[in-house]
Amino acid sequence: MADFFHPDRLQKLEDLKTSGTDPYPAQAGFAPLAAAGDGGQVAASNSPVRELATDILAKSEERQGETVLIYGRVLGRRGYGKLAFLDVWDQSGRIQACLQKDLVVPEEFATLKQMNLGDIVAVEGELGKTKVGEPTVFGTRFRILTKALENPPEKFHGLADAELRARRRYVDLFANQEVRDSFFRRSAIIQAMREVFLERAYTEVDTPVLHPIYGGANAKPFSTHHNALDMQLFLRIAPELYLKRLVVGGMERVFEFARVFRNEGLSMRHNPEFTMVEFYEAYSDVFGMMELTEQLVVAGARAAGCEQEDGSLKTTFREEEFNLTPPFARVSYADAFQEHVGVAATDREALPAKMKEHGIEVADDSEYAWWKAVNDLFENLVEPHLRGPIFVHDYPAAICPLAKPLQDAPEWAGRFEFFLGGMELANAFSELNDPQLQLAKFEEQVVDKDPESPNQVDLDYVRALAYGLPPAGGCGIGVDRLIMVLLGKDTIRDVLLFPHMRPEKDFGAADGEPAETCADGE
RNA sequence: GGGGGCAUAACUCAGUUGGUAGAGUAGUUGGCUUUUAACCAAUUUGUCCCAGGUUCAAGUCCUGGUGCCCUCACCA
Repeated sequence: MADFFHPDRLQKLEDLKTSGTDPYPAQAGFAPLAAAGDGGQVAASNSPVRELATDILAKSEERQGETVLIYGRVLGRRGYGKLAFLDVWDQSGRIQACLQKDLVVPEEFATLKQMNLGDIVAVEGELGKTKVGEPTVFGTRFRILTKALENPPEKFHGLADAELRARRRYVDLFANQEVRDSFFRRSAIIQAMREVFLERAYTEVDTPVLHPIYGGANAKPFSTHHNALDMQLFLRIAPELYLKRLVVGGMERVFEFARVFRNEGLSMRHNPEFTMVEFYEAYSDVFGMMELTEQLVVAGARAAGCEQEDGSLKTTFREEEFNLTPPFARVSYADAFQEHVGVAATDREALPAKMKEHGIEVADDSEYAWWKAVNDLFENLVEPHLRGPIFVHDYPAAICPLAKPLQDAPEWAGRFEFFLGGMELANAFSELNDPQLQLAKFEEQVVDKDPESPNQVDLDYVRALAYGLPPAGGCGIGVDRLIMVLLGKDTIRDVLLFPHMRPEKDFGAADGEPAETCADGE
């Protein structure tokens, strides 16, 4: 690792030090110039405040001649010996700086020689225009704020390798403004959704990530161990059961942007940790959740910039255009099933033939197994047609252990799934609040020994229901997938800052050496 | 887990029927006071993913491995 850093850059670092310049100064600004013989003194109070590139450019016409201060990373340089143009990039974008030998403080101009592309600099100077009319900061002060020891990517093609882009996201972010923008938009989408909740008097909460019993979804969990209590714990696969406990407690409207963890494969739409927003509202139901989900998607779409000139909301995802202008379509599970399978979902005479046709087997003679097979048909034959945005409502009760059966048709339960872009984006229930029925359903799940089913009955949750959960609607939205569609990103990796990857050799965690050496400590 | 593809300089990529490693960018040196993928001249940099094998000779062919991408399966 001796040659880890680039020797050329190390040399310049040394040159800076020997010339008395700190390559990593603690403060970013410019110190006032010492009173020199020629009287070029600048008082600290006259020093301008740092501004973002795009803010300066937005008003560059009116502000000609003003002194401005910019900070940023130099990603382009065109030098002329006694003159250099720099492309200075900050969070907002690019602005050009021009350093002329006869304008810049001489010892500061000299440090330009120690600057490489990728270094982070400060330029203070007068805002003006070049001969071709580009707004430019004509520097009088110049300072390297951080000496970079790694080369930035090739300036025209940038960082193209998908693996490197994800592994070194920090490079991807500064080298590619589009990438940076899409993550700012991700944040804006989430903020817009949060505001929808807050306007409706929802409370944002945080519930445990470490669960002694995993539940609220069907998925394989990550397992860990708590030393002091000597107990097994699981990273949550869903926050659902804790959020509903809060509703029992009288927090009638709660939401959580919850990182959840599922120990399953990776794909273009799966990451082992991802973000769900779950929300619960007392005295609402699955149709109330439908309305709110629609509002959330619309708010997210606006924040993502999907709004067209005619006021409609559109996005293009995987080369397919989706119209997100409300209201979204709604169809019942039974109707959709009938339409695309050609047989009623309740037709126990005709369905076995259909199942056989598609290689679907009923695992055993339980109700759950039967309806699971029916639902496999639905997934294979119906879901591909659900381009969305569309709500499918009223699901078979047997496959919905947390949803309340319909009063006049108990084979069906108050549940919807929301489809968009060929993906399941949301799942909502009229929450099951009958403690006895809930207990029975939990016990069935535990008996079936499915590794994805809860490991044991969450009796405390049943007890919470026994205290009384008001009628309520609840919903979970896959935030990352929604953002994929809204931003038109094909893979979940493009909307996750640090998607899961195998550790890089020599860089990642324990390369064959287990870090399990701190059992007593910490 | 199955199938297909890719892996060459810090970055983007060439590399012929197997013949001893290339370009552009970045870096270095010099020139240049209005460029913007600046330009001109010179110049440095390689575990050709790893380990075997075939061969007089392997970046190239073969086998195995690793990583990544695509795709299918899995993922209510």
